[in-house]
Amino acid sequence: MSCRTEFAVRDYNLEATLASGQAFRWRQEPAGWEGVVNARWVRLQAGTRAIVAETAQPPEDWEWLARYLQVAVDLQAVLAAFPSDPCLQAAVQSCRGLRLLKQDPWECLASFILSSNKQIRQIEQVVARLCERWGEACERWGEAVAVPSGHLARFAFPSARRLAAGTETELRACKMGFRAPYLLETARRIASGVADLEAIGQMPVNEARRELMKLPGVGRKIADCVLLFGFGFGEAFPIDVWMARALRRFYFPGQEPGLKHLQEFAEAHFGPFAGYAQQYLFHFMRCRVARASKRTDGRR
DNA sequence: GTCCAGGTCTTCC
DNA sequence: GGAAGACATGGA
Repeated sequence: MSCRTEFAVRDYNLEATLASGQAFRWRQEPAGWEGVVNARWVRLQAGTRAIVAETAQPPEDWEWLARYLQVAVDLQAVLAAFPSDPCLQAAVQSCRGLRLLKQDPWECLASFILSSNKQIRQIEQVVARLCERWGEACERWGEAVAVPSGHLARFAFPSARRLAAGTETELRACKMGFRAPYLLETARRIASGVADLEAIGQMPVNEARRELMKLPGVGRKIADCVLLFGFGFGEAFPIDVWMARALRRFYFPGQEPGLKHLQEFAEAHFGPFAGYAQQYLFHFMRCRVARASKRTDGRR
C-alpha cells in the first residue's frame, strides 16, 4: 500500500471543512493541510476533482480517512433537503462544498470541553499543547506519530486513559484554566468505564444527549457538538453564541427569543440535516465578521 | 486597559 | 426553572 491516495470528490470544499471550527488539529502549510487522524499524520490537498491524501507510513487501507472526511456523503441530497429560506441559501452559496467530518468521539468530546468560552484560535492552541506537552520528552500523555523525515514532530490525541492518570495541575499547565477539572473528571469516568462512549453512540439521539450531559463540563451545546461531529447524529444542532446571534438576526428580527425557543425552532425548521445547516450558518457568520473586520482595518 | 470568546456550573430567588 | 456571576486565558 502506498503512502498516497486520491479520493474522488465533487463539491468538496476542503479549506472550509477543515477550518470551520469543527476540528482543531489542522494546520495550513505550504504543501497542504496537515493534521493527525486516528494517530496517523496526514497531509491533504484539494485537487480539481479529488482530495489528495498522504501519510508518513503506508496504511493497511484508507477506509479510516474516507470515513473521517465523509467523502461518500451525497452533498446534493443534503442540500436538496434544506428549507429554501434565503438566509440558509446565502450561507450555502458562500461556502459551497463545506462538509461535516466524522471525528473520534473521545477527541471530539475532550476538545469541545476545552472550547467553552474560548476563541477557536485559542482552542487550537490548548489542544496542540495538550497533545505536545508531554509528548516525546516525557512520553506520558501524547504519543509521537510517524512523520516524514525532517518534519516537525506531531502527536496523537491523548487517550482518556492517559489523561485520567494525570493531575489537574498538569492539565492546567496546558493553559486550559477552569476547564481542567472538567476534562480530568470526564477522562476518569470514561477510563474507568463509568461512562461508555461506544454505548452512547448506539443510543437514540435524545438518550445519547442526556448521557453526555451527565459528564462534567458538558452542557447542551457541547453535547450537541459531540453528537454531530463525533457520533454523526445529523439532526443535532449546536447553538453557541454565533448561532444564537445568527438565528435571532435572520429568523427573529426585532425579537429576543430564548435559547430553548431557538432550539425548538431549529429542530422544526432545518429538518433531518439540521447539523449540516448549522455548520453552513456558523461558517457563514464567521466569514461575514472576518470580512467586516478586514474592511474596518482597511479604513484605518 | 477593556471586552469577549463554538459554555458550564453554582447560587439565589 | 430562570437570572446572574464566577471561572482562566489570551486575542482583538
